[in-house]
Amino acid sequence: MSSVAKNSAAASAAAAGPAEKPAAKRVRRTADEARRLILDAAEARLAKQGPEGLRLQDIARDVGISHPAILHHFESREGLVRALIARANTQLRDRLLGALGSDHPSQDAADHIGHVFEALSDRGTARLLSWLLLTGRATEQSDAHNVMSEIVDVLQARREEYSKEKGKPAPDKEDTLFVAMLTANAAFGEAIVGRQLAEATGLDQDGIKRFRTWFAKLLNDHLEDKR
Amino acid sequence: MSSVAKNSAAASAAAAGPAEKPAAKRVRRTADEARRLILDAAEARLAKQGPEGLRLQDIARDVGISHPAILHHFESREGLVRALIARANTQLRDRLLGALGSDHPSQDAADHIGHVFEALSDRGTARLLSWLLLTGRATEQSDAHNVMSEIVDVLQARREEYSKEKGKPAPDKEDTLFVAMLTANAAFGEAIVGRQLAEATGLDQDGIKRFRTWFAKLLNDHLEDKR
DNA sequence: TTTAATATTGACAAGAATGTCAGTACAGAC
DNA sequence: GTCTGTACTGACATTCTTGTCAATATTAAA
Repeated sequence: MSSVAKNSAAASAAAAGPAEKPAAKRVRRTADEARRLILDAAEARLAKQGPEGLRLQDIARDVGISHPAILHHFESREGLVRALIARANTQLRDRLLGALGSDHPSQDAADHIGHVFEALSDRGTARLLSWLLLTGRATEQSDAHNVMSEIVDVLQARREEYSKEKGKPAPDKEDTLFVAMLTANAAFGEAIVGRQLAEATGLDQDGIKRFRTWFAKLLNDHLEDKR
Repeated sequence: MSSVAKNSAAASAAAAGPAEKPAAKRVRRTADEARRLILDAAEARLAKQGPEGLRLQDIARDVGISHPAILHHFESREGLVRALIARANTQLRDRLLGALGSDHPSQDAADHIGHVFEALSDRGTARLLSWLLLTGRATEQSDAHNVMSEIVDVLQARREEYSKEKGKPAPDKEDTLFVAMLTANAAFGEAIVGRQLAEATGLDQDGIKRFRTWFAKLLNDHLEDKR
């Protein structure tokens, strides 16, 4: 990781110094690549150390560049944060809708719930989003709005299709919304307090898995009943 | 509760100068009172503006004192944060265990869940605790550990008592743990993403209430089944 | 009233963080 | 090879924030 630059020698060395510093060639990336690396590093720091760990100097060191380079690509620290939000939002959206998509036509709630929890755990996405929600930065972001609505729509369509097959009455849309909402709340909650609660109650990794299965079954039973 | 100071007493002016600064009488509180006011202000800022809003100068201004006064009472900013954590922890514990206590011998999950959600919403307790969990400050605090265990124990005792009355088999303890865990996760999640999700799906205040009722019923059905 | 304790303050110190700027070095176009 | 655009850097400026300190004011005890 420690790709130190240290290019003080410069021209002065000329042909003199034995092997001071081979004038470490300055690395030059494409703008997109640089932005990606910076966002990755910022994300990692955020996931590990929380909001206070998001300092330009630190991120720059992680990437192996100077901190003005970050300013160059994102204008300001706020710009970086906004870019972080935007990327997390679209990534989350893609994963969630992808999981519900035609590739996995599973009717089983357990699968869906597993995907939701994993998508939010991955790379600390939930922690990142939680932080920005706590700081009140998400109000401007209307992206999040659509995601939830889209998902509820997809789920509702599934349920209606399914109940038609079975010749049962169509499920209430609000019920579907509540199922999605509970799942979202629980997943976010687990991302934040999960580890603590697990430790507090002596639940190991396997126990957490059992909890998720238990939760999925709870919802499944509910869905079957309602259908 | 807005015990604003603002004591521009003119007394000192006597008959002297053209009322430069009437030497605003300095307010002196007891140490406990001062600590309480400071913690209240800090809590309010944290709930409203998130972690970044926790600056000594701002808190001091809210209380109507100078920022060194805060340092005097809490040693350092970290000391203030720790005091905040400790108070939130004990308050939460008291409210939760109080709600489950003998005063309200309700067997109805709806009541309990309502209490949990309210206790965490109140004064932004969940947001406060979430923030400190995100910043990794809670690892040292073993208080939280006990709370969850205590609650699970109380709940389990209730269920066993209840099932004995009905002559049913005793419930699995892990099931009780999972119920408590889901409730905690959901409550924390709602405290953070609840507002956003509600807006995104066009759910008004009343809708949120319906959601909680729906959730309580879901758990109630489960508990009845298991019992 | 005098005294002791301490809550409180203004001024200052030290450090950290973001942001600016002029210049440098690398890549592709010509 | 030369030129041009721009990713990148080091040094500096600025602002903000916590923390220190000596001094002051207020309350309660003596």
